[in-house]
Amino acid sequence: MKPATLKDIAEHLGISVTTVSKALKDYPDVSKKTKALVKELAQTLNYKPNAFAVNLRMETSNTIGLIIPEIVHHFFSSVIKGIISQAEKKGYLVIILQSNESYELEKKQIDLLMSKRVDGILISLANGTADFKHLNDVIEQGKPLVMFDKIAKLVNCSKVIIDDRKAAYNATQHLIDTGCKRIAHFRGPLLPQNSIDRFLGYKKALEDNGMSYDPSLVYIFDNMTFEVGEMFAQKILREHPDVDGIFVNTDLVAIGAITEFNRNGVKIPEDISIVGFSNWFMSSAITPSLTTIDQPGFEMGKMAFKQLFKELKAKKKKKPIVPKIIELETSLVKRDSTK
Amino acid sequence: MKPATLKDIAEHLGISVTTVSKALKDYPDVSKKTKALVKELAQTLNYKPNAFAVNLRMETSNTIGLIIPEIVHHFFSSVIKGIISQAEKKGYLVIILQSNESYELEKKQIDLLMSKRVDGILISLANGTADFKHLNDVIEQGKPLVMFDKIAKLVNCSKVIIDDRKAAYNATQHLIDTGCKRIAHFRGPLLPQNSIDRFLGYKKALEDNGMSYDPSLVYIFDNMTFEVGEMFAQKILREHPDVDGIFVNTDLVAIGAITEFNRNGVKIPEDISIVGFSNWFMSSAITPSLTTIDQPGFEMGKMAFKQLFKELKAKKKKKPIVPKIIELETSLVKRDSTK
DNA sequence: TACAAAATCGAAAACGTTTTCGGTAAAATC
DNA sequence: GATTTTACCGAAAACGTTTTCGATTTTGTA
Repeated sequence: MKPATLKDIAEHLGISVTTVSKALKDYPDVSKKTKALVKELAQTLNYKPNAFAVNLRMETSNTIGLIIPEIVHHFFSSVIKGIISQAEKKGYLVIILQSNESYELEKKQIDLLMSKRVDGILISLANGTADFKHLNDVIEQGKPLVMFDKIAKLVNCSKVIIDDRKAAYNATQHLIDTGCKRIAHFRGPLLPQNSIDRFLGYKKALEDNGMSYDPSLVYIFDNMTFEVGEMFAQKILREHPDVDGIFVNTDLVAIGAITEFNRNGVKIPEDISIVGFSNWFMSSAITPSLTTIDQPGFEMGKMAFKQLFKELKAKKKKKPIVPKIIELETSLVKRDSTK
Repeated sequence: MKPATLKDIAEHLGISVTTVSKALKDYPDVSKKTKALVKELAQTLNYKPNAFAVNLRMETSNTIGLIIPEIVHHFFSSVIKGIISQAEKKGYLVIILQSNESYELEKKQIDLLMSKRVDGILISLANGTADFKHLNDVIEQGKPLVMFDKIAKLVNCSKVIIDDRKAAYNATQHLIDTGCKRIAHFRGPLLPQNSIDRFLGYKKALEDNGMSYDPSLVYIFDNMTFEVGEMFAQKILREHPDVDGIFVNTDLVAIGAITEFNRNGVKIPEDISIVGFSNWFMSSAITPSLTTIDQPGFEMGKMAFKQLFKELKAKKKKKPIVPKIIELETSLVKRDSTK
């Protein structure tokens, strides 16, 4: 009960494999009559081309690889959805790997994808990734590579990002505009570019408004969890009771902080104003609802695939790949956690 | 600059392709000396077997397909993570497709995966799936298939599930035990089995406790969103002000309801007690925190892949596949939304 | 030295497809 | 009726691997 092959159809019809193949692909040098016969038999035998053979012959599989630091995460799963939806439209399949924020794993996974000969790779870097050889290898081998969200500026490939610096600047400016005088920042790990950029935006906004930058008001977390938010909120109350505004690197941590402040009777936004980042849908549900930066995950995924697709097409036509930086718009969503 | 092949190595060393292939796989009929030479050259040429050729020859790709109704969802993304983590350990890659709760799309995607000749398929059904031909076709073709969470009882394949009926029964019983006299139920769509089972558990608990079942207290939603929760909460206040307990099919909707009740000054759990389902991590963060049923998503993903892996191994050894039902334990997590 | 046994190697087929290129038959042209 | 054109078809190579089976060489034994 093996699946039918071209050979089966050919023997059934007493013609050659070549003609069958061409008939199914509507080559002009096959008569209408033969085409009809072949197509009909293919239908009844439920013929499906053997993808393995096609891959080998065409040196392509219409499959791309996606490496992402963490799947269980609203922003990232939105990106995945964007990627898959777009890939499906263009007839591509997506193999997903999770780096778990580990550089070592990320490197292995790149190797794995290369050895599986995916047509291209989409990646959002692990926090710990500081060496980029594995990525440059991919590019050197002529395989299209597009980075998104957590990128490395030094790698010469296409990137889909937001202007983290500007967005963070706007978030901080909003705190200042609504009267905050002493603004803390809960930030992510030292390495990833967007964590750095958001911090720089925060700092710049302070400086542009003549407010002194105080390093002791910057709290650094390694993994963004709800609990970290609770913990940092406690720390703020203990160490800096004069703080009246916080710009938090990511909504989940901000919501942890809000919960902890609520628990301690701290009034938001009267006592402390908070701005998050990402516009996780839960941010509108929490009390008080969270003012935040809207970061378009689904759109980012779509764009990342679209760019990769362009490069895949360019490669097929033996045209050179020109890296492109795509910057998506963000916006400040004002809610009840700021005045 | 094409990647090296066995032929390249063979020519370099003046030996046959056969010997090179066998040397790399440590066949006993290749001398140690030759093996050493081959392996060294393979190393320096950075030889990687052409996966396409291996796939064709071995009729297997060490790749499985995963069809899931919705990716941006805490429970499902946890399942995905469980599947991928386990698959990676066994050297399998996972292609993910999203059915978007559409039966039509689900059918197409099954076809796509079959034509791509994945080694096996994992699936959680779309809500609308009532016809199972596409699934039975997969089984008939001898391709391992494992269903999880949203399953079809009538399809004869392995399944990884929880006892939705029992869990719902326990949830409802908890409401009764804490003094609720009139208990509503927010349930999911009519078709999927777990939606049915949770409803049946709710009903059975009422009956076992001598409480009459009132159909007007059952609210049905099509897509589980935060907003549905808000809407149903309003409805309850309008239509059934005497309700003092609600068992909600899923946490997200429950949290929507809690938010709406908070907004209207309804006290939880004093006026209305609420029990959710899933133990979404946000449930512990909301105020009041949500009593709910813990549903082990990551574990479910792991188990689903493990079962599929067993069947893949059985198939390789030409042994028959024996469908197995794996039931995971759930537990009631008591929090502040019930007395 | 002769012979059996063990060690080592390679030719060739197979997986199923795509595509080039040459060949034959039918139709069109003169 | 001879020749050119067009329509249609198929042989064969190629993609890179795995594996069977037979051949050759080396080693061991008497």
